[in-house]
Amino acid sequence: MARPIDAEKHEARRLHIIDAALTTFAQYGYQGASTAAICRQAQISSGTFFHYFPKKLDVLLAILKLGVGETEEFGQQLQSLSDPLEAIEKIFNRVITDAQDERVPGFLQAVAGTLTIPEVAEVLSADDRAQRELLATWVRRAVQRGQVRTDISAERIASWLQIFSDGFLERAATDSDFSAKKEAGLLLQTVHQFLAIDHAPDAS
Amino acid sequence: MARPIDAEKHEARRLHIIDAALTTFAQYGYQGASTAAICRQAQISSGTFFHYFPKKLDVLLAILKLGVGETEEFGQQLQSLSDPLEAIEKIFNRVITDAQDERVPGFLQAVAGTLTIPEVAEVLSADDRAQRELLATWVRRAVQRGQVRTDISAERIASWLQIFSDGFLERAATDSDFSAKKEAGLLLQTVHQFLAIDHAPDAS
Amino acid sequence: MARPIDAEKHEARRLHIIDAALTTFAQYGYQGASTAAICRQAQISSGTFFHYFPKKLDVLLAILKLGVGETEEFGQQLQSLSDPLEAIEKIFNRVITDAQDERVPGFLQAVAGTLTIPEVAEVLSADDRAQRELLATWVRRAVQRGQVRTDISAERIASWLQIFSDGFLERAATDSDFSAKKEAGLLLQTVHQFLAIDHAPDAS
Amino acid sequence: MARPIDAEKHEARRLHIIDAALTTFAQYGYQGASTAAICRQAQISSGTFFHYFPKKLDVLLAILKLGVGETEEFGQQLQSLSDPLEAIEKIFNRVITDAQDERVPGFLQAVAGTLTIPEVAEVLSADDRAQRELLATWVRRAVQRGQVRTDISAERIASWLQIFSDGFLERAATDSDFSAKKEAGLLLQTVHQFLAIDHAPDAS
DNA sequence: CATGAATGAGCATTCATTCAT
DNA sequence: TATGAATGAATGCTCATTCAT
Repeated sequence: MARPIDAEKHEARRLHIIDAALTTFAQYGYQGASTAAICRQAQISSGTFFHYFPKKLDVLLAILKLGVGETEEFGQQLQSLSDPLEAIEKIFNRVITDAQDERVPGFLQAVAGTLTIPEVAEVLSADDRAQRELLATWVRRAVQRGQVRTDISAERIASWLQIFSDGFLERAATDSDFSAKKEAGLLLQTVHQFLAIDHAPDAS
Repeated sequence: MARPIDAEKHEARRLHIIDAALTTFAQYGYQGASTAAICRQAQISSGTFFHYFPKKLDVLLAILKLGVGETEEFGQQLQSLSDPLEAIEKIFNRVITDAQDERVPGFLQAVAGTLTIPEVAEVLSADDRAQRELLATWVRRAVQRGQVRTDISAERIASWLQIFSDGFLERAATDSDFSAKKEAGLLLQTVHQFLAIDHAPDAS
Repeated sequence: MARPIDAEKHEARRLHIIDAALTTFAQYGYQGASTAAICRQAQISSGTFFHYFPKKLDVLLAILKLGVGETEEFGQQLQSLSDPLEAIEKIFNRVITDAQDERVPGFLQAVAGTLTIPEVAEVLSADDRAQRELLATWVRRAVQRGQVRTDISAERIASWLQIFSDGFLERAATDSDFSAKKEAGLLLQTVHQFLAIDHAPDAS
Repeated sequence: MARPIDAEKHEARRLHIIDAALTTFAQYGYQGASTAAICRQAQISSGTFFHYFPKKLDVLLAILKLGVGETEEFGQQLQSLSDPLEAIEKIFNRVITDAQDERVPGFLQAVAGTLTIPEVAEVLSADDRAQRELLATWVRRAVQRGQVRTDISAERIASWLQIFSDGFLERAATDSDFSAKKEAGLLLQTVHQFLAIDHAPDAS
């Protein structure tokens, strides 16, 4: 049976459209990107587009879910590590890599404009929670090992690590003079310092 | 002629529309907010709307410029201060206040979706630069007084302070469990720590 | 205030669009008539069309409701009559007039194709019921006067009168050789005969 | 070669699709029934559908022609009868049976919406003429036997018999309270009365 | 012969913007 | 100056039909 090949073809084309959509969204924003523009980018007809994604929103959700999947997979890969601080550093290295990618910042901004759509908000908040939980898991392990501060909860720490990564990504997207590569070291250093044990006990 | 009064009326109505637009943008995003919805919110006719703002984009730009103006004014007010660290703290207190405002997060996300529009990008990057310059100015003064680290340039420090404030605002917008009020102290503490003099000299 | 004039203008234009839609539906059927074709017929822009009728279906419903209203009004006018048989004859004279109208048959066929739309089905079945009730009312009065048969209920008689009128209209629509004018007399005669008292008592 | 078997298979499948189409048209109307819906109903692929019927319209025409064929065959069967009135009664019994069938009313309405299509109009008017001619033939024979009225021509009588049958079918389709079974007797009675000899000679 | 992915013309509908009153 | 009816370009989406496998 040639079914496996067909299914592969289908998936390949699906990913091709997703890729074109990602590019187009990054360039024009979600609403600003017409389905016609995506089709042009993907070199397909409108019929084909809607054959794969019945609604325009569906491509956006597919992209987001792909991201969620990647994050999950990445989280799995980390499980083999023994040193919590190493895991956290790997997580931030991933942030640094993303910040250097051409399309990521543009896409993130495009997505920001769609948070009023319930389905998008749902997926993104789930993703946000998952990322925080991933961080919190490793922070908790680090706490057990006495590697990090204990004056605030692991969950709060995770939240703050998100502040650093989000802020870093946003800066990379906003300020063309900001070099994610050059600032990478300072990001890791800031994270380490935030995690460090010797914090004054008066942080409310 | 009662011109002064007319001008006042005109300005008042203009601000009224801007306010309605801000609310509507925060709720539906820029593209998602139809001019009709803004008119409804402002209780005016479409004719009136376009009398004050020939293009829909013009209201958005007006809002942004208003923000720029406020930032400038705020910067002026700080000039009377003598302690640079106090000025920086005041700047972050403003961030904390913004983060607690209902409409700010929604509007910021709405704006993020419009960065592909050149005019918006221009205004926002100008604003971004102005804010960074404001921070850099006070950091430089703090440097002169020997109050802050000198291993990295004042400009880089300013950039990083923006990372903290942007990340903080974004977290407040994204995570409904995140309390800007409760985390305020930690923000100031993190800023102080980042500014502190005793940093390892190996930050590239 | 020029308001009354405005309202009049509005209503006039509304009717103008309804008229154009009726013509277009009669010619191409409901689904076959594009909104563009209706706009062309009405000499208006698509924007104007949707300003008056948010959905294409709304014009169709408006036409149908207009018909219902006319039927009601017609029923009111009959109330002044004293002779039930005269009223019934007037009702059938109206059928005969409709059957001779150019657009009625075409529109009726167009409508037939839309009965799968719940809203249309609802309006039409309400209209059908109203017409039957109108007939039944007069038949009942005729029964009280001993003018018509009593072997079957007034309601059944009304149903059968509808069979005659529907069949007559359909024939006029279907067969171009059928002259509603020439057959008018035979319709009234058939109706009278159906109503006549001397019917065999074995009609189940 | 197994050609005969293949041809049979082909015809069987053709009829299977026709049946599915009839069901789907009756449910959604002609335009409302997508070819995809017909394929689903018939459990075939779109490719197969268009292999048998190059155009969607072709299935509709096939159904109609099938109906015409059945009518012709039915007409042939009647030829063996000797009593014209019996033949006419058989014709109306067929109408009564149709009126009780689930799908007939729905399909008739579906068809009504397609009369603007020339090819459909042609087939249907041919069918209509054939049915009238069938009736007229038997009426003429009845006239020769002195069984029916002669004040109006056999052709006019046939037309009126169509009015009764069409009206009856339409009522069955329109009014869910109308029982074709219960009203069957009254239909035959009405027909007989219409055919009866003792009509006033003034019917123009 | 059977399949279903691909196509693209066509359609209903939205919405920023204009302009007569 | 304020209004809101009118405009029409632009868009998301449907669906009959084709054709390579």
